[in-house]
Amino acid sequence: MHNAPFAQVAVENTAYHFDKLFTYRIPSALRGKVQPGMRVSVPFGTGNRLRVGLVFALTQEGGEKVKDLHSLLDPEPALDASMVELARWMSERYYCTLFEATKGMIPTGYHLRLKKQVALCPVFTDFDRQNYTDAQWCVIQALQRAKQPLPLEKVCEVSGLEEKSPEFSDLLERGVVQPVHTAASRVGDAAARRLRPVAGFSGKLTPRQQEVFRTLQDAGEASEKELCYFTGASAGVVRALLDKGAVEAFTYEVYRRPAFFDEEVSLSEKMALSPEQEQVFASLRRECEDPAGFHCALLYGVTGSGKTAVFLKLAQAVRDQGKGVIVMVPEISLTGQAIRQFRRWFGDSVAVFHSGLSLGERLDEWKRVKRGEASVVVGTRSAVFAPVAHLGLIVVDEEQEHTYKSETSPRYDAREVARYRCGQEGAFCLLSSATPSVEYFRMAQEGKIGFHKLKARFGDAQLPQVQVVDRNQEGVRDGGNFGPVLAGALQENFRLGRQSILLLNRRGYHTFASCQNCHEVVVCPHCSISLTYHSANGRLLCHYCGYSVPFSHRCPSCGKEAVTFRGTGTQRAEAELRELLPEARVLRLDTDAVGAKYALEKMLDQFARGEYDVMVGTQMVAKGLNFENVTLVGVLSADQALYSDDFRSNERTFDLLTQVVGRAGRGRFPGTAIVQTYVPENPVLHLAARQDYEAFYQQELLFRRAMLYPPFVDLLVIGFVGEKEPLVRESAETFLRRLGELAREKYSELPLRVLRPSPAAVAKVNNKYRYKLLIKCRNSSALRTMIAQLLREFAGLRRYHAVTAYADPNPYRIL
DNA sequence: AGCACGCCGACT
DNA sequence: GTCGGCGTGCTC
Repeated sequence: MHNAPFAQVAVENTAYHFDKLFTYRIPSALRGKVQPGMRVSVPFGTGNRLRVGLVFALTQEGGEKVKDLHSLLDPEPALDASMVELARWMSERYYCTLFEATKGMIPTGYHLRLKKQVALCPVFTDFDRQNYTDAQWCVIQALQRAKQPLPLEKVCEVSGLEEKSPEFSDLLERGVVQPVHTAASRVGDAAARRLRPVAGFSGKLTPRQQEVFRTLQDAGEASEKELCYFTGASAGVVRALLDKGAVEAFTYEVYRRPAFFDEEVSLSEKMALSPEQEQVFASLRRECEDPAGFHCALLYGVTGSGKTAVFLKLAQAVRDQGKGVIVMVPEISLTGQAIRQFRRWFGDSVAVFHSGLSLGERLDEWKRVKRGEASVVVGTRSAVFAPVAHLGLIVVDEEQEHTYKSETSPRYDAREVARYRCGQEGAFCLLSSATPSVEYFRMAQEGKIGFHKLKARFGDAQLPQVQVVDRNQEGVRDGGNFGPVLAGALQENFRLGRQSILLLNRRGYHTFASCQNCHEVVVCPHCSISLTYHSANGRLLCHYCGYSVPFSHRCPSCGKEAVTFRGTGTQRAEAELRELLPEARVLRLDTDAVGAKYALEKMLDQFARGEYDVMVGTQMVAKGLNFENVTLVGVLSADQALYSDDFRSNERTFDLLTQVVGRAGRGRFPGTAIVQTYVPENPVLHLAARQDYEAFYQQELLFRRAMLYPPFVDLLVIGFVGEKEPLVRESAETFLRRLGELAREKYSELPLRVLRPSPAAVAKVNNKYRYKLLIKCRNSSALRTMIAQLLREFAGLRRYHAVTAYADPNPYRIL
């Protein structure tokens, strides 16, 4: 098969409605070289413009109209066979093109872009100035000087010619210059220069030079810097050695490593597990090694029960068998902790995958994994595509987090991808959570996946005492953030020298600007959303499209100088807190305060070292942090999360409260949590206060069944986006009608319930209107076939050319 | 989406 | 007569 004459290629920039594998003939020069997983350039479309493609398969049979593959762009496959197969699965499952599905599997910095370049024809020798115009001569000279092809734009720039201009076309026709297509990625390999002695050198050297030369002979090789450092010689001596030919320079590839890899960590030797952890570990290990068992399990344990230690040890067992491990955490801010823990056990074979790294670092971490130099990957959602060979285990920590669902194409769910990969590659998938999603907990309850439970908090730590405070009863003091109960507890905790964490739920605490005269809120000119004030730069910002303006008191709607922004939010809470506890050192954590790359890490470290007494922040203080000296947690208002009418709002509230409450009392001292609310009768608050997940689950399941939501159905949102609102709405109506017809004619056996089209919660983003259609269904392959057909059909409708439709299976939220 | 082909109006 | 408008159909 490796000499097969045809390649089936996924082509870049195809539209979903005509996407498929395209067959190309492999020219004889490339036969045997082209392999699945490699990228190629291929002529495409009526104009035969070159595009990047990825070879999915080789075949013996080609159709009638087949074009020749243009060139091979990779020396070895960028993706292995299982990844190519995964991309196929994803394109069917998530309604994306095959090429799109492969994108996340290759680091961004390594994506290839085809560039049009211009080169001098090697056979052409008429360099007689008189035969050319000034501009043409300019082109020829530039190319002669460069001695290599130049980008088309560059050539146009120096000569002032256009690509289509007659003078330029003339050069092409006369065969003076030719177009060349080259593929380039945004980042390349990083190389370092090192020196080594030239064997058998017998020239004359000064004493100083000889000394340096000997040192280098002893060392074998060194960088120039090292050599100077060890010998005390100046760079001049080294240069002389190079000039005399005693020493030669060579380059070798180096890896760009993320900054925290410089951090020293001592390797651990023994991991102390509690008897309960030990037991869960043993049963997980058994399940993991049983080829006939589940290939997926849920590890459920209350906050602070030591789930991390269990999967760390499982990872170790898996690696001891020579297999690789992927550990996913929900967000970048949590990777730091996880990396530190894993490096303690696995040293340098840990690689990091997340978008906080530079493109070069990401590329190099990917290479280390691909070459088998790193076999334990820690990262966020995209880490699920890490090219780990002999994959043995994927851990999804805090499985319920929405960050595992991609909100742009491909709209994949990393938990599903993890399970599929594990199934394909004979690995084990472990989902871990203190507050599992209702969907996965039910699967575990029904015995569809394995189930393991940690009941006790690790060590002597007790679950915190939680008090739900009814702020209606407290006598509201001008809308302040702190009621007397919380205020008293904070003061007491500070007096005892312990730390406190305060959570402000983000919604409602964002500072929007409004006019005191006409009461209009300042909104984004491109989106139907209010702008929020950012103190860091004194500007009003749109979170959806990135639009920003300097803050001004002048009202855009009535013109009066009466716009103010309310000082609520974390900044206001911080101010109130300073009044309440003047001596306390307060750390504010929110997106505004945490701007710089590693600022959050730094702040958390400072807090851990006791440099602050109180931490006030948004969601980011709620999750995954582990501070032993924190004994009080305050939730300023539990209500915002409950207001949202999304079907997951209960789950989100329960999760958030449980998590933040779980931050207290993780060390020697028992913890307390105080939850302020104006709706104390809401049962979710009390279930979270008791940390009673299972009771919450039972109640939530009743709600989901009654309202027909997951896990009793799958959801599918069809989204419509376009600039003309009436047209967008109409297109959604048309789609719905056609869906009804097709369902009746061809898919009458499919259980379907479709809700009428409605505007999205944020109806306008970037001047585009958005409508959505909600389908409750079973995500079966028949359904996917039908939806794919509808999407393809829709794209062909002339009338809705200006509207794009997409399908989002099981979105996290449906607002 | 992006391009070529083809069939009608305005103009040298 | 021809240049160029954009409607239509295809993408190995």
